[in-house]
Amino acid sequence: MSTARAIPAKKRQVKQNVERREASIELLLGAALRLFVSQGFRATNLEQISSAAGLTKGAVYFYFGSKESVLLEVLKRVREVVVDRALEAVEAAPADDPVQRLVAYIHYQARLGITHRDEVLLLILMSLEYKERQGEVNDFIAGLQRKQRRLIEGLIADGQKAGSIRADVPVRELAAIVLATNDGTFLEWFRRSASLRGRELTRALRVVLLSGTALQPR
Amino acid sequence: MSTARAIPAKKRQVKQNVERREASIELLLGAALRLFVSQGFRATNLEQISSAAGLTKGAVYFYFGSKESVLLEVLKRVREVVVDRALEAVEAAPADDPVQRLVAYIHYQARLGITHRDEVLLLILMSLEYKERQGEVNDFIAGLQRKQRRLIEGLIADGQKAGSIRADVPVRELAAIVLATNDGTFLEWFRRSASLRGRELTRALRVVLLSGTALQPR
Amino acid sequence: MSTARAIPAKKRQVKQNVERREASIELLLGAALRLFVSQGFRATNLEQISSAAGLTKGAVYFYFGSKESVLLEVLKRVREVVVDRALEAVEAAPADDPVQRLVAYIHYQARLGITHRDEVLLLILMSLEYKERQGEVNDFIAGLQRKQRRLIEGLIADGQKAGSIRADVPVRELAAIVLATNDGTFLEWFRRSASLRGRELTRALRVVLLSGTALQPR
Amino acid sequence: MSTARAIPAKKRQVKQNVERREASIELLLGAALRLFVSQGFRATNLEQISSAAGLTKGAVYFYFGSKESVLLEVLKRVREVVVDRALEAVEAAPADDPVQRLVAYIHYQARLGITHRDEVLLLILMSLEYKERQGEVNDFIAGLQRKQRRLIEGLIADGQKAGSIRADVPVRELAAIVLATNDGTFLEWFRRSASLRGRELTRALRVVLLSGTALQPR
DNA sequence: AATGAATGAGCATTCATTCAT
DNA sequence: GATGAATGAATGCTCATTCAT
Repeated sequence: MSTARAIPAKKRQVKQNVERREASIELLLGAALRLFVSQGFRATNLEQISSAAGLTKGAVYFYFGSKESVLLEVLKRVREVVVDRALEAVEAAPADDPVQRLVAYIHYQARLGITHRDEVLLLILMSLEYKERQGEVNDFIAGLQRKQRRLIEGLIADGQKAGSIRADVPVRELAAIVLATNDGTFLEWFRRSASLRGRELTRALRVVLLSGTALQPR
Repeated sequence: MSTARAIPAKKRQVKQNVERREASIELLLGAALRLFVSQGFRATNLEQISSAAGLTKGAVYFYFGSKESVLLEVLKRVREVVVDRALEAVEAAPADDPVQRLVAYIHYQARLGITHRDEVLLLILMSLEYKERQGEVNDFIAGLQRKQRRLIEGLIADGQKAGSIRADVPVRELAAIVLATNDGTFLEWFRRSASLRGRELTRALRVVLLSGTALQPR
Repeated sequence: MSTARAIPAKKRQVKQNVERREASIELLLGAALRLFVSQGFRATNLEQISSAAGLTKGAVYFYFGSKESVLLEVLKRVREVVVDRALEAVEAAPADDPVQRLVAYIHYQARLGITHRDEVLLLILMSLEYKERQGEVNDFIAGLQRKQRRLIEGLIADGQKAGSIRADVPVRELAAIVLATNDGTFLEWFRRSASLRGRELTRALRVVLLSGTALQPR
Repeated sequence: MSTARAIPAKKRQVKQNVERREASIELLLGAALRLFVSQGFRATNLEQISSAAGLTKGAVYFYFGSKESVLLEVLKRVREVVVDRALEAVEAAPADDPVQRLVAYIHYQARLGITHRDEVLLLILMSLEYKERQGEVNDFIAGLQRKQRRLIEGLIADGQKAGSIRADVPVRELAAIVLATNDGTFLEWFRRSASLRGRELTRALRVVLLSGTALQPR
């Protein structure tokens, strides 16, 4: 207690509490992510989430206050990985080559599908399950999708101006097809995970999208 | 039906009952289709379905026996329109021109999206919501999707052999992308119905898919 | 079925349903009244109410839709007995003799305390338990109390004008004392039912109130 | 305590702890009193109490051990002010004039209603909310009320013997009316605090009670 | 002296399902 | 052909209480 090596009791406790807190939150959010993706939000109950994390329902309420807040919290982490970093990946590509940037986006998504499958899927699935209901979750998802949409629409508009992306289709709809193809491919993979090879699938996706949008296919 | 002469009271009664029966079933299935699409299966309760049809919950049990059977019955009607007729549409195109046949498929889907939006969406949405859960519904959906998949895979294999569809991507994955793009586009349209123009969107879909798959884009 | 004596099956069923419905509602509201009075609203759960009525929780929801609605429904019946009929009792007394009318009111309340103890108490107790919370229940209770207050204030104002009720105390506060004494007496009786004799108590109440308010005590 | 000279560090610490302890207890009991009165015991949770005192739920358990003990502790303070001092106030009046003593009681209560509104109300409200439930709290409240009752019954019996208080009503019931009127008036004031003037109300109470009980009204 | 994490029992409410008529 | 009454299991949420620190 009086030695310099020892951490004062209070400090140690605080440290332990912080760690414990973070560990519990991590476990709960991880379990929630997995369960929401595989069963859907409504079909997942708090008992499943908490027991998968080795805790009880009460713990979920201690940390999050409601089932919906759990989803919101999971979605916040998803945003970081799925939306924010995708933007960074695009920014890293040459600013004057829209097709390169589109390729960067598609690449990032493909990699993400392998490293963060559940995160990508959650966003897509919740945007469908939460459609009609309004509230914070819906707003949050809508915000994310707007961001994604703007990114792609910007790329395509630039490419059309530069003459490297087909201009016989309006920006908005072309962007919608790109996003839809991405999401659709993830869902297809999700629905029949066993029978599709990830590597081949993402290659097919890339090839089709580029041939379908860029003027000189690569 | 066409005679003006009297039908015996009993017969008339029976006839009326049959008609009434069919009308009630029609109303219930129609309401169920609409509600399942807009809210999801779990989020829709029997009270909503039956009251939307001007009946009571009991009637649903009288006709269908369970909530899941209602879904199954709706799906059976959906199959007819979405899968069986798509096959016919493809058959109507020249057997020796796979690209033509693919175009026929894409066209049919696009038209369907406008005339039978809910039917198309139901199939996609239920395939996601009912994943994981097994049983009759899941089997039925899996069957439908297998049929669709085989149709497209057949077309693509033929086209690759004939040299009119790109062969640098395996059949299975290329077909998956085609289906995924289709479904993804419907979902995207569903999510943001207001901001996308159906006509432009389906044109964009067709153009991208053809440029992305066929060797000589049309 | 074809005889005139027999009630057609449908009619009979309807009749039976109506009876069954009314009987169940009666049982549930009766149980609720008793329990709310003896334990309070919050401290009473739906399991207690429904099982006291020989039914299950679900039945409560079938008929009322929420716990609060049960209370509201009970209160509506209470209003009839405690407020509406009290008004009638007062109206039955000579219009030109306010003291007589006040006596009629006090008498009616005293009788009510014996024949409808729980109804009287419910109103008083809920007005306390529901105080801070706002909503339909609170509004309803406030409405009842306003009606009671106006009745007594009217009597007293008339009496003061006629010179038969003391005028050295403002109407509003004198009326408040009359009502408060009434309610307070019921509560006192409720708290220590064993040790007070109803007959003597109500006599004491009448005597004190009259001597305390009227100029020439009777 | 009164010396300006240094207190040893340890002692000072102890002193500070004692003060802090007492301050925390004071804050908690004060918050509890306010909340129990305005919302009721059941409707108040420990989170509300502790956070209103700037502490956490754990602190409540540290000091009191249970929610019920908090109430008990609050009630003990209430007894002092509401019962013990009322007795002293009565004792201060001439022993040979029961009406004077009754007046002293009523006066004390009226003053109390203004200076210690919540304390007075708590006792009344808890005696209603805790009815039926048995245990320490109930016993404690019953004891307090017995004491009050005996005080008033004694006064009235003396007055009846001395001929200054009406004898046409039995002691027990007359005392009950006096107490009931007192409590009822507080509750009425509590229910509609906005619309009653405290000064006028207590005057009305005094006047009515005296005219209603004493033989020669003052 | 007090906190933060966590529990577990209790509760209002929802909803698919049953059944007599 | 269809209804209305009623059930029972499931579920999100609240909250008093425990405990290590």
